[in-house]
Amino acid sequence: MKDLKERLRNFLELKLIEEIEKEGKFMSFKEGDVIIDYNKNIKFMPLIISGTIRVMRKDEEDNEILLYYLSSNESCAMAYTCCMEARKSEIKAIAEDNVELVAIPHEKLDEWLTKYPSWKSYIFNSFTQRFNELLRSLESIAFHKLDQRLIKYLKNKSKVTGKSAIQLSHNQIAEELGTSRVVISRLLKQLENEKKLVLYRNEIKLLSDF
Amino acid sequence: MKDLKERLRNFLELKLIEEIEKEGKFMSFKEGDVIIDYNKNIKFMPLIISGTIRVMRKDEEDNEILLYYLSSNESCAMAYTCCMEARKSEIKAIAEDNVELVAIPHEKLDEWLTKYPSWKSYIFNSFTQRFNELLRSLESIAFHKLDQRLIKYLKNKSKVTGKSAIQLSHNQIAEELGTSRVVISRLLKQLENEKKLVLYRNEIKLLSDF
DNA sequence: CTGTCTTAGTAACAACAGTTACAGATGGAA
DNA sequence: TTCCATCTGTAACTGTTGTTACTAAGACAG
Repeated sequence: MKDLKERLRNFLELKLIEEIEKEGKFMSFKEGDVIIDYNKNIKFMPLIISGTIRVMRKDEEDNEILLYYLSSNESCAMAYTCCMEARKSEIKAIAEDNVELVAIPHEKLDEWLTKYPSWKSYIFNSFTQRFNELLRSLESIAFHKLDQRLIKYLKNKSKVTGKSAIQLSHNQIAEELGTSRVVISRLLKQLENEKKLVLYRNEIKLLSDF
Repeated sequence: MKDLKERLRNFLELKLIEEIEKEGKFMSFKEGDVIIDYNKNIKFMPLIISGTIRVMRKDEEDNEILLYYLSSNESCAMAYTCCMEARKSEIKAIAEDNVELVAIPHEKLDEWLTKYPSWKSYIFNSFTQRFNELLRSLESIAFHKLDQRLIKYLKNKSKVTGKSAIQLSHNQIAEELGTSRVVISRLLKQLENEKKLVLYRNEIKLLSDF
């Protein structure tokens, strides 16, 4: 917790950090836990201390797609707008690994906005970041072919975990990219033939010239 | 201008409206005018009085795509985050028809946020709206086939113009949907065969069971 | 009227992604 | 060990989209 305080100190004022400690609720989740689910009321905004959260979106026909990831110091702009308006969640947030976060109650969100300039800029930065992530997702889906998206996905996975070996089944990948297992298997095999990676059961090892 | 004042009165406080009149710069654009272009510095946020603005996005390979439309009383959240950070524009805004707007200088944006609660909620509502539009675009592209997207596009066009006859060439439609003319022609012809519309030169007339 | 530009229709083809079906591999539980 | 669930590989096929190429109809200036 000491560590957290120091880290927040980089972009939030001291008084605000004290308030966060006082008002915020510390929560922790295990890998795979559902932090926010569809159609639930959102009563807090998460400020992530450690770990990674995957944010997904589902449409009317239950097609699900990956929106973006959130990690340390980030927070979910979508959650913000939702809980300011007391709306039901249109997104689902899942813990990618073990996640610690501070849940900020929604009454405070608004109050702090006028009270603390650093909170205001933090929130606006979050918005901007999320906008950009969404735009990037949009571009990715609109313009890039599936193989490019897959490569990008694997690169990102490897970056956030810090490992070149990715522990995922083809099925899991397919679900996140919104396609089917067979398609992913096909593309992965192709990449293996190009010597960019090696396939094992439940594991993909990225090679140097990936 | 009197009309504007009354309309803003619905969701902004009086003092703020007076400030907007004092500080904002009234601007008008003709159909096709570029209001904001890529890589330009954004020095103001537009608050739209009348008309419709089309917001586009281009990626590295010059693929362009329609993000959303803005109309009366709306404003561009993207512009907001851009000019708060004095960044270059990553979007392009084009006047769909004759557009009148009030340009709010970026120094005021931040100031009003703490000063006027109604401004704060207005801005946050804008963000939420834009988020939702983006998510809808994303869904549309990710999950819906081109024919569905085309139908949606035509419906929307007809709604904002208030006419069942749409004055556009196949080429223009293709560009906005990020595809090629031939493809649009093919789909339109298909829809014509299904008696959903009638095709003319530079015009598409939607029929009753569209 | 002639030439030219824009717009639209159409055919043929290639590329890509999604689907179905099946077979074999792996690993854990009983 | 056997059984079973999960994971992976592969083939064959389909539908959608994008591309190229060509034709023809309107619009309009000179």
